[in-house]
Amino acid sequence: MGENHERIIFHVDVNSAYLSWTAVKQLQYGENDIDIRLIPSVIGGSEEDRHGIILAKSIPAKKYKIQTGESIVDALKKYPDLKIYPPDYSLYMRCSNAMVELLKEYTPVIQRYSVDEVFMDVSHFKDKYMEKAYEIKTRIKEELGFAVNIGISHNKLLAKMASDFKKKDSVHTLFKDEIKNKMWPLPVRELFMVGKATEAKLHKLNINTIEELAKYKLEFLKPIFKSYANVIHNYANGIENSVVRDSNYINIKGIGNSATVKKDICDREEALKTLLSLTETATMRLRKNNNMCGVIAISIKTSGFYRYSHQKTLRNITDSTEEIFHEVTTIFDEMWNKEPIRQVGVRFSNLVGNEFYQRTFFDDKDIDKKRALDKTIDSIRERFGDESIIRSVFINSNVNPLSGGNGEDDYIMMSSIL
DNA sequence: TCTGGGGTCCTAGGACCC
DNA sequence: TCTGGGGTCCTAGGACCC
Repeated sequence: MGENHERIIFHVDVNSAYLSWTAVKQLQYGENDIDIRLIPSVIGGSEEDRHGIILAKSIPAKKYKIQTGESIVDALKKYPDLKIYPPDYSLYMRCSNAMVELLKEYTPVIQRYSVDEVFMDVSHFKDKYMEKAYEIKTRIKEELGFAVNIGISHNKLLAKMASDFKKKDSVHTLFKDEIKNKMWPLPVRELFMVGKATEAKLHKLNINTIEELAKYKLEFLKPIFKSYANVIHNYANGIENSVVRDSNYINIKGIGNSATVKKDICDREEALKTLLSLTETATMRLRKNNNMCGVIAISIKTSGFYRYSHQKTLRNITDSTEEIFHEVTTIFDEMWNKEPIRQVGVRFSNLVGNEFYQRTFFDDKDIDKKRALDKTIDSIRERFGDESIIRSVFINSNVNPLSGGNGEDDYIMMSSIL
């Protein structure tokens, strides 16, 4: 660990990713004669489906204080002529993949942190890191058509903070000796892991900048922030030493699906249909991942935006759609307070590999049958499309038989931890 | 037509065991 | 008939990230 300070880490961050990628496609296919990156524009969900939030904004839109995550209605109040375009997730995945392929030419040590963020350990660049960074940035722009920021430092945290600096389409460094000038003057909210709630608590202590947090006595933070005190205090001082993890070897901790419904759900049957469709896609992903789960959780968001959740630890791990849905039904019946439902979700956790199970229970007739059925259905859907086999309850029903991402070409993402 | 969806981790409190 | 303490597992909720 002693030579950690000699690492060179890049954090590559696509500028306004969704918006840039949509812009590139529009220009390529002549769908739009203007470049939406140059006008006040956003990528936003469909208001009709109650997904009406801003997912990405152009730099001109930012000038009108339009923020990611706010409702489209609110954004339009700030700038009524705002142009709104729908997201195209499969396009985004292809753009992300193309970028990663390009980056792999420079190092195999790559961690996909999200669809538009990548960490690279490029210690082997030695003192040539600057020219390499410019080369990468230029190539992405010329070959793929979009702009990125590259943050450079000796650890992931500082590299990430650097790529976040104001100037876009740029290479930024943030080495230890630059912390004081480049990072400490920033509002404390800009520090990675300081969100809304933590910011409010820090303000109460009269901590407003990252520098003030860095210099605050750790002992005084501990009673308020518990173990979190160490994390944010270290981060404020630029201390962080996690390795760039090859995304292929990160094991996922949970798999889930949730969906906001077009109209509030008020009856049990409809809620269960929605839960079944979410369960179908999530269990398919579970099996595709060769996992079984030990815990099943359901979450509900009411029309009044109140959220609650219940979970259950299973006696036996499983990956069977039928078994899991049976538990889902039980949990739902135990928890639902009859309030209209805006969003429901299922999540499976305590994942374990299925190799052991396959060996041990191969001769249990009942389990064997269920697993064989799931396997057959999965492979039919794989070959003939997801809609080729659907459950009869969905016929003549307006509930989508398979909702949520079905894991096609998905990749592992670890948000909120480096 | 106001507020998406997919993750991870931490904490507090209760149950249960020794 | 007074009333310990530690460990582990489980649950619900909250905080953070993109």
